[in-house]
Amino acid sequence: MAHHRSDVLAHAVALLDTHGLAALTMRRLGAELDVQPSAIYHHFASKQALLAAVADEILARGARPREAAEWPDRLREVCSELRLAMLAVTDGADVVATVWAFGLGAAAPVAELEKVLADADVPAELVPVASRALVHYVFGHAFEEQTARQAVSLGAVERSLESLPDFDLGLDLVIDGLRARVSPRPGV
Amino acid sequence: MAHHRSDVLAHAVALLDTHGLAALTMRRLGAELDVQPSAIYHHFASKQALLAAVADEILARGARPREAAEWPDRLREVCSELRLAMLAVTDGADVVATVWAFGLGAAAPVAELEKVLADADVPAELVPVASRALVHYVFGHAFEEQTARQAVSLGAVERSLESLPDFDLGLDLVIDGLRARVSPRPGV
DNA sequence: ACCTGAACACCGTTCAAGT
DNA sequence: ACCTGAACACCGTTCAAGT
Repeated sequence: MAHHRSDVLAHAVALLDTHGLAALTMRRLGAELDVQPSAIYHHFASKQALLAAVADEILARGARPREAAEWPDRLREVCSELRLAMLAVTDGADVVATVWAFGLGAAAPVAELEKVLADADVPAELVPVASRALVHYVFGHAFEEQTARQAVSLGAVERSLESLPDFDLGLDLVIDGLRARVSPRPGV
Repeated sequence: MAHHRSDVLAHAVALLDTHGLAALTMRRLGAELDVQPSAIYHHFASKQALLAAVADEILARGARPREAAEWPDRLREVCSELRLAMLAVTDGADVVATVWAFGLGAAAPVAELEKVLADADVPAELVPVASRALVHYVFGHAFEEQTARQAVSLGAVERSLESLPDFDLGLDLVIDGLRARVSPRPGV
């Protein structure tokens, strides 16, 4: 009785983490809060809005300090934080990527990537393309990794967790493509 | 009366294209075929299996000839075909990306990318990473582009279709990253 | 081989009404 | 401000039984 928006959100993230996205249901969340499903609509306009808040909460929980000075390392920091934040919660990559795709949230990391790219000498017309290429890579890789891990932990698949493609390897691929467009010659 | 699997699949793709993924429902598809929803389970084990078949059909319809001789252009061909195939059907990118994420289908384009990469002199340990980076980029970009286009055509948003990031620009970013690992010096 | 009919166990969302 | 109760309009899936 007398829940706040933050209570509902915290319970939603907990429900997601313990039972997965399929269990994150308005009705089940209501039951978890000892409340009718319709009561949740007093705090969130729709399930999509709830999921957007959950995604932002996942990203906020994964916040880590920025230390690098050079832009390639800063890109690596932001992408790594994004990846680890999503992996830290069951189905986190699914939720964040879905919310982002629908344009409802998860905008903070993309904005940060764009800022790092703009601070470097990346040509202005390349900034949105590059930040999206990075984000799509991180989302896609994290989603696949998380799906594979969870399939293994469920015993559905016994093999091939070792053969997951290395995250940093692919990231460097994109970063090197960028580097070529920032300083064609080293030391300039 | 007496539908074949291919009839059901064709109707499913038609339903998807005309009314979108949300309308692609076992019950609605049954109505379209003048059949009970349960009848569909005689042709497809589950909705996931149906969606996997739909995804493969979308990709098969988008098949185009291969003409390029150099590997970077071959990569561009495969990625472009993949993108256009998904964009050709309403919510096509959503369906293909989802099916791929669940490991149920859409494996053909990735296999083809890996083959092109292996035929080039890309180091073996980079092939899976690179093909995934490419695929994630194509899926992410196509999904965003399609979502934006459909939002515009629905009148939900009036602006900013022009500001979509250019597909080839981002693709070249990844390809250039690859090129640096294949031939460090031009002409070798 | 292909389908019906009926049921099971769910969904998101709305809305008048209560405290 | 926060919630109830009840309804509306749906879902995917199973399964015995029919032709």
